[in-house]
Amino acid sequence: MSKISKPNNCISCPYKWKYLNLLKDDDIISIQNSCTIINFKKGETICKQGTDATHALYLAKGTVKLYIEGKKNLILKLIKAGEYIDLQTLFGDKSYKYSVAAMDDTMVCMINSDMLRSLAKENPKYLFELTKSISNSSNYVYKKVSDISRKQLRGRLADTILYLKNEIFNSDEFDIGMTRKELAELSSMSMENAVRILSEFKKDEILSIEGKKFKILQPSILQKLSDIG
Amino acid sequence: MSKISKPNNCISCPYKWKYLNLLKDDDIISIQNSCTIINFKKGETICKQGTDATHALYLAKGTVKLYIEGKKNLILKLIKAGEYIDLQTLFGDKSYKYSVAAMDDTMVCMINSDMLRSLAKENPKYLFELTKSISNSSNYVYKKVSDISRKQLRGRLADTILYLKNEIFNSDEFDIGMTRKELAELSSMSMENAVRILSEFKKDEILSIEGKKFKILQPSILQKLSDIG
DNA sequence: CAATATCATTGATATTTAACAATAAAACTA
DNA sequence: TAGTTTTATTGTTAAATATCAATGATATTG
Repeated sequence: MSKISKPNNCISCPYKWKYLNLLKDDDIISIQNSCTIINFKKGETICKQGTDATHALYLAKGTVKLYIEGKKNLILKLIKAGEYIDLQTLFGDKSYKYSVAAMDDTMVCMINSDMLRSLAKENPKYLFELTKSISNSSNYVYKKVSDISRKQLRGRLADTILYLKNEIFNSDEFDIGMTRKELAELSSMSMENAVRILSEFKKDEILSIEGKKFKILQPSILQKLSDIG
Repeated sequence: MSKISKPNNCISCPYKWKYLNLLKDDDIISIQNSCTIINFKKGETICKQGTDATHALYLAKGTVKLYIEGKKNLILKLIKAGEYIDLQTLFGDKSYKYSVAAMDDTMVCMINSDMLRSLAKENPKYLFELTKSISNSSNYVYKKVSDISRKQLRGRLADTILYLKNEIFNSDEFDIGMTRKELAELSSMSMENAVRILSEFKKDEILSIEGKKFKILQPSILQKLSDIG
């Protein structure tokens, strides 16, 4: 199960948010005192769609998936360490519009929402960075909805592989760290179709696949598939 | 063509944003001096996907559609008077991720981005409201992407009709003010299928349709269709 | 007001995608 | 390590959806 603890020193924490020091030291201490650190193991749920947010979630270590639940799940994005998992629930409607689960062992700092909001109100520079972050994450979803609604299977799977390459692993070679089902949920398609298209990509030597180890052999073709849709 | 003018008095303007007065009068005057008012006619483009934003766009009068262009367009939402059309481009990446066009005769206030950003930085209460607005509009898109990826034709069209009822016209009876093609683009489907399903709804007496005049006869069935997906 | 263009409607057909099914491979567990 | 469950793969079939085509209705324009 998830392990709970308290932070020692946020100011000198190596995992702190890069804009944390826009706050005064006193304010950082307030955050530290209100903060609870929770360690999650792979697969554990960090927050649940439909419930109300009482804390802001900062991802200090690990990677999580943010997904919308239903008959079939849709993974909207992966979030890497160093970012707030969810900010629009802090400033907008309080109920989570999605669930979040750990993709590997993660460390999450939970900060009381009311406290963080009032700190933000008094520290416009900090708030400004939070707002930039929400804006860019919003832009990402706009792109996602457009891709999903317009592209078909091949284009969508190419999108996902390029996303892993460019945004998550920053490399042409990586262990996807997820099942085929999750890869499909990230591409909004059935698992069988994801597997089938992966086989095609392999046969066409666009990709080399060894279980969960992917190596992109022809990124330009993937890009073209993504562009064509 | 679009008609350009300057504002007389933002402070007493009946169309002003409801949180404008969180700014000091001096700041409002700064906005007023930098502001250009543009009147658009139905169909005219207000901003174009791919270009860089130099101004924040406030919709004082009229209704606009925000849509992503491609081989087929996807209308993400309609925006009514009294809201900023676009805020994430003010705080996030500067390039428009979508186009915006007038659905009827509209009045748009264009405010220099740099100026508004620096005002926001010095007026946390104002910035806070902008952030709330971005957050909620982001939440809307999360719902949209989930609906589009999961529901099928009937569910999606029911969504759209309920959206018009609840969010746009606040009535069971309204003139949709758009073509069947736009209705389809708002529901992410082909125009023919939108028409076909409308005919079904009419036959099943869920809806009464007279050209562009819709009357919802059985909202509960629409809701059920939306829920089933 | 006739001519023209746009929009709406319906049917037929083709394409895309998911669901189902059977088996193989891999990972986990006692 | 044998047994069990989960995950991956491929083929087959069914369902969902888009496209094409033909026609009628409505709006627009000179």
